[in-house]
Amino acid sequence: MNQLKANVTIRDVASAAGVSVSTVSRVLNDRVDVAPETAAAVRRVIEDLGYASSMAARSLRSRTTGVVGLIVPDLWHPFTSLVIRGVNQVTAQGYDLLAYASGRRNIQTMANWEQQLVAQLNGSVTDGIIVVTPNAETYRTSFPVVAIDPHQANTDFPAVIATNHQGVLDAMAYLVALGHRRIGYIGGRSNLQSAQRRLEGYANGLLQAGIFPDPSLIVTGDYTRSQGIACAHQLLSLPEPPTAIMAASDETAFGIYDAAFERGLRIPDDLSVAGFDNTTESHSMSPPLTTVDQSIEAMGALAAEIVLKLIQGQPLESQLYKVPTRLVIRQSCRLISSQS
Amino acid sequence: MNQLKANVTIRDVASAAGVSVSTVSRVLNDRVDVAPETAAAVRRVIEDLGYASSMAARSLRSRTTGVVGLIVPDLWHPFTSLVIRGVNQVTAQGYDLLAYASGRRNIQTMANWEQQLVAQLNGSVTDGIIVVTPNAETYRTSFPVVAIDPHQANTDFPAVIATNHQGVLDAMAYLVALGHRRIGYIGGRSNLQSAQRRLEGYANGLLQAGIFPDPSLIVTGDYTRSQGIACAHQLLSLPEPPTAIMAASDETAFGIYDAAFERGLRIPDDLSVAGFDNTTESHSMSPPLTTVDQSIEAMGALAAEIVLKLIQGQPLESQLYKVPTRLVIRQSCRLISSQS
DNA sequence: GTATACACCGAAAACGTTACCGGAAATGAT
DNA sequence: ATCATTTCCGGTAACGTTTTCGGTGTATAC
Repeated sequence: MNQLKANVTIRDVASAAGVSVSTVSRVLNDRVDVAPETAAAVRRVIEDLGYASSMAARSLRSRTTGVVGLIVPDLWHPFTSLVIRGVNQVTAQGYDLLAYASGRRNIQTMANWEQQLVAQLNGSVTDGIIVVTPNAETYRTSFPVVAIDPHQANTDFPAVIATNHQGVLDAMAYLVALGHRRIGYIGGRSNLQSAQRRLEGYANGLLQAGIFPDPSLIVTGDYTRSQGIACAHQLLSLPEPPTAIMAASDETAFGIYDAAFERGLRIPDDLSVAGFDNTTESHSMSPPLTTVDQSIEAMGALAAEIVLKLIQGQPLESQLYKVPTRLVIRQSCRLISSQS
Repeated sequence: MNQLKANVTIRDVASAAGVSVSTVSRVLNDRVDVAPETAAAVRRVIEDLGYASSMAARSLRSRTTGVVGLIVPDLWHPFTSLVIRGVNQVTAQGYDLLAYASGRRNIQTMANWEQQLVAQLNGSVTDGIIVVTPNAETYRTSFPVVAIDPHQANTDFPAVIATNHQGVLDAMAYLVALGHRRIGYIGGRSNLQSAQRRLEGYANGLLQAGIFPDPSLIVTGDYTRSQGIACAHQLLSLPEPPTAIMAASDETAFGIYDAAFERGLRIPDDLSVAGFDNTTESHSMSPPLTTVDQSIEAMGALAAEIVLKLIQGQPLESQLYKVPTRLVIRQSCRLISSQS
């Protein structure tokens, strides 16, 4: 019996149960005005036929799906995983979660592919959408959309970001307090808003310690481990190499670990390293990485709360939500003698 | 201009362009029988209005979406992430990927919630579905469905599994070759097919070495780190504790690390540990974990290939695809003197 | 000049569901 | 016994697309 027939529609259920499609629909939506025994009979038929209503048709007609969409650049990146985890904690109560990554080249290459995807899911599959790290130009929509860590600051929909500037500032204060004076920096792609803010945090951290930033100590990576290796080598090849390196992401910091290993440098004895993200891997590295926790999970959860509010038509207090960062001190930074 | 209006339908585009909806539809689907200048005009209007066709309506009518669905128990588990990664490699060429996790309690508690979800996505949102670790009872469907690591063996749709038995067998042979005789085992939930197979691999590995399994050395966890800790403590509290522990998952093995640390035991000096999964974390542990690689990524990719074949109506060679495991030897196991 | 082919386009019918309206029993009040 | 009210249910029109069919007009062939 429990068999999934090719295409069993509400009409099949209706005729099998000897009622009209309207009645079946009423049963499906738990309406009140249907006799208990009729409802039970219909439910039995539904069970027998293995019927499940077509999401497409339902949403086409009633414009509500009970699904929250998540548009991500890729589905396997650690950042994405953490966001999903946070979002899921909130949406788990009554909403389904649907993560969407486009693989289509023609979409990927468009400037505003997120807009395309939003429009695609909009109203047809989801009730609201969370976009992760959108780099789209500003556009407005009446559809519930929330951004996490947008590349540009001035989006037309609410956004959740971390206090990138303050986070790096904290880490820099810590390194300075340990006695470091020559501190290198490996940044992210400079077209990202977050990368920009972190760089400012680095520069301001130095300035607050009375150190003027040395341009040769600042290199630009792209948040990846492989670029981290290359950039670290560049810094460590300097005539006067840094005693500490601030990395704009954990992945980059891992690259620094690799480069240090290749050069026979020990962390933290010969080189101090600080990261940014507090990924799960960061605390199982050896030595465990001192890093800035931006609680991506909390950002995801917050974004989910916002989008649910939007869906339910509740007003928002703000357009920009900041999630505080937190310096997690582990064993990758060393106190150095102040013999500069 | 680039503004996303509330609800702009194909009809709006048609009237704005001065053509019929049919023509707009033709342009959208790149049909040939439309005059070039008409097509250009329509396209311009589409761009101006920021129109995007409703996925629901489209799939409702044409029953093809260009989307592959992935139904997972949760979206943040490392296993899931790896599967997604593998799937994405294949689907990236021309298909969108949509990962779906249900948060709804009423669905979660049903025995066959996967069936519900399959039916829900079926024909309305996706062209084919990959189900990860389904524990559903067997049911058949004419819709393209592929399972990864199903809990039961006899599913009615094609399945991709790892050679769980052989994998543990290899690891056991390695441990035995290192001189271990008292080898503990921490398994997974026994209602999982994979857990069952791994346990058999453990037992057979011992038997092949002429060792009769000691029931007190076999405990059952649930693949989680926390249970791993508890089970490890149980094993290590034995009057004659094992010199090595085979864990049925990497997460469990991490738990053994934790328990060993709490007891002041050093790995591998005082205790050898082997895992199963080869998660990304496993090689950044200290010491790096010797584990069985089941290349979850490859399983995901294979499942994706199968589902694409199914979608395109190609015949399948088999109903059961096995992905070989591979023992990854790192530094968590030690040669012991054979003074047993 | 008529017939035939072709290129292009519009009208209308689906797809599966829900919302709305109205009607038939059944129940209660007088 | 009649009327009003409630309870339940069926018919029908949407929702926004794609698809099928057929109908113009124009070019080509005789």
